[in-house]
Amino acid sequence: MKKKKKNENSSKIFEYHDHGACFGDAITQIEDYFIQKKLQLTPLRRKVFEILIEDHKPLGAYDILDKLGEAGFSSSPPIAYRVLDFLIEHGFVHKVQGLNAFIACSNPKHSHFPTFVICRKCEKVAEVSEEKSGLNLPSPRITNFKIEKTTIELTGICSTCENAEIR
Amino acid sequence: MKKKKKNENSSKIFEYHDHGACFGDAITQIEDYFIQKKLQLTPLRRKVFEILIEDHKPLGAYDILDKLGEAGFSSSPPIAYRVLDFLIEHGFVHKVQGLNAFIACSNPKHSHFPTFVICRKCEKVAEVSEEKSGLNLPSPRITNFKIEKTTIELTGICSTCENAEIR
DNA sequence: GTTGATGTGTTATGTTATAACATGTAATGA
DNA sequence: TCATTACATGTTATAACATAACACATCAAC
Repeated sequence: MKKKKKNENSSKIFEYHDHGACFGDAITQIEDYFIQKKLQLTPLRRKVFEILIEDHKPLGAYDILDKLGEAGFSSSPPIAYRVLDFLIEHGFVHKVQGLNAFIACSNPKHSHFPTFVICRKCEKVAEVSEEKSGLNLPSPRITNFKIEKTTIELTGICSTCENAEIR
Repeated sequence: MKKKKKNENSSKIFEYHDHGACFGDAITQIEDYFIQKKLQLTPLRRKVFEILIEDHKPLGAYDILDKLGEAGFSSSPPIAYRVLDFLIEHGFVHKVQGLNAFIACSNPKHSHFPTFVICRKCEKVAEVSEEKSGLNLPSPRITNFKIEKTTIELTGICSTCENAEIR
């Protein structure tokens, strides 16, 4: 998981974490959650989540379907979409609208209103939890409206790519 | 279809404006902008913008294509997408990602980083400029990243619909 | 009058997502 | 025990959204 680190002079939001630990934690978290909520963490659901958490970057539904196929599961579209919807509903997966892609949640315990920061060049995506993004919700100025879901995506260029860029 | 009604005691962000004036202002604004930037406000571009500003709600690309067809323009997909891209680039149209739809900008002079508030029930969409949304950008906490574009969409239920809802 | 920039037209195809219906399995309880 | 229900998955077909690639026209500039 995200280890709070002393701030360096480098790109904080894209910095690396201990992915082995992240993977294990995530599996444990989802198992616990499913038990607690009496939900079925079926082989298919588990596999979809593992696919997403494995390299921890956004994948299209059809990419996921391909990987499901390779793993011996059915790979017709509804299979993926149904499971993704289910995992999204329970906060373990987010959809990145700007990429029509899906990504494992970095911290299902906390990030109900995550912000995604997307580099248009290297296509890295960072999930920033609401406490850290400075984009706090709900806004005091939006009244008479109950926010149920947010899509907050910041697209641009990370400093690494910007330094490399000519154009 | 959805019939727009006079505002009652409801939701501030969805409140009505003088749409006749809005329409005229918008056309004037786009004309001025195009002259100033030496761009061509061709019949096709003007028509697409008029279609969008006419009822001022999000329309899918294929809805726009249908209306173009009715108006005697070509209605093959690239026609719409090209013009929409162009208008988006110049800030007169936004894409609402959550609906795969396009909407005329409420205020091209100011809203470079707009927030959209979307009622999932009545499907009304309000554009809130960054000054008013409380979601000010760029965040002081996101460093080493240059934000070029934002997608901020708040989906939920407006008070009018909530009051009417059972479930 | 050729060149290059721009705008539109057209065909074909690619990509993303859902509807509708069928099957399997396990728990519930009459 | 057997119907009922709830849930998960499988399958076919199609809908909805978007772009690639190429053709043609106009017009200003050289």
